Amino acid sequence: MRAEDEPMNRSLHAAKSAKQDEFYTQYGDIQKEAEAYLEFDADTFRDKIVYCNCDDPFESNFFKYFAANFNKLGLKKLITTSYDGSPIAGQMTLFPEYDEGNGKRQKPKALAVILDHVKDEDGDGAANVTDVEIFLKRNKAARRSLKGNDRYPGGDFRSPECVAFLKEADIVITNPPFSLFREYVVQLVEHGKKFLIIGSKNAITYKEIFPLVKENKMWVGAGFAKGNAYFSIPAYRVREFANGVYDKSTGLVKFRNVGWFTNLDHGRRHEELKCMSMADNLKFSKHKKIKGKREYDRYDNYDAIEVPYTDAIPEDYKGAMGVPISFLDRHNPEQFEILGITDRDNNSGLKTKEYSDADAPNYGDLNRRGAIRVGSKLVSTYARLLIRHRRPTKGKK
DNA sequence: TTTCCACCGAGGTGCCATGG
DNA sequence: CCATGGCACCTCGGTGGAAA
Repeated sequence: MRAEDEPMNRSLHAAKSAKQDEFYTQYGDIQKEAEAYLEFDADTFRDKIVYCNCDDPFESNFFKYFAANFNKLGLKKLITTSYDGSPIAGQMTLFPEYDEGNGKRQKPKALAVILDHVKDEDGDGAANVTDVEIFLKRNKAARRSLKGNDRYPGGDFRSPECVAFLKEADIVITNPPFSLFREYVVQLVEHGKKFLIIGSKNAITYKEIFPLVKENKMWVGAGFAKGNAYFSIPAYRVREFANGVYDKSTGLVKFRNVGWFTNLDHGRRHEELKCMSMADNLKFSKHKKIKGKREYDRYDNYDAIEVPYTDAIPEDYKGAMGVPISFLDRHNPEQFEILGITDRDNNSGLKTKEYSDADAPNYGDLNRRGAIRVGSKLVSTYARLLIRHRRPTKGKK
């Protein structure tokens, strides 16, 4: 392969095949997300059994956050399960049986850690993480090794032991392996659980995931700051990343289009999204793709207009509009209805035609997505959500 | 006041693995 | 063999502060 032919997504495929799904969520990101729900409902976690699986309690900030805030949140129980055998690299000393006493630690076995209370163990007047540490040292019953079965190793979310924990839980909170995201969500939905998990924003387009979003059974959370997510990786996992993705000084890997998915309610999804009128958009839009045009593009194969930026959504259009999937970051279900997606999903009733090779050589791509006529050519857009105002202000069309 | 440039926000893909 | 699914990333345009 010539250098200039090097596909831009080389590293993407490399990551896919390597299946290195080991990225640790930062404490501050977990805290910030949890607080978005508490702000909306201070009792979001009260009397609840919170289960953090697919996790590593030796490193996990999920465990640290919910253990440290156990009483403040009013938790009933905190369960954490870990996979078998990742080397210990961090500073946690909560599990003394793995501490060899000389600063080195043994390789841990898959483990469940169960906390049903956090109280002042050392008599210093406060109940905090130090007390959790003491409690775990004193109570071996709070830790249970996980054996798995013939099919799944100990700690795997599909193993019988972990499914039993899942059944007991009220809310599942974690950063699951992205490569198993579909399967993971299907399991949560099957068991009817509340959840708060991290995933790729592209998951919105997955055929298992999109129907949940459309039916308002799952939505995006409060999100990471500035649309970027930074996860840490253990030193032994450091590898080649694209330029600017990995920061050696902080040990953080930067991702775009990663977000929280949840079925817990929060305030932002009840905020009105400010829209402009169709005329204003055309007049003032800062967006090159729209500026200078007399009208919004209309898809050649969907009964909808193309709105390439969330900012450019008109308030006075009554029909279906195609918007980027990042629209969900600002979606208010009382304001908008999600009708479908232009990604091989043909259930919206808005698709008006199927192309054949007689129409264009790239008819497969055109049929997959919304197509726009540019001069004599048909061009496909990226996956668009097809939405409609529940109460358009004027109602043209 | 104009130019520059570093940073940041957010919309976007061609290709390969898979399975009927 | 060909139709289909989906990718823990990339690229580029916009912006705002610094420099001149």
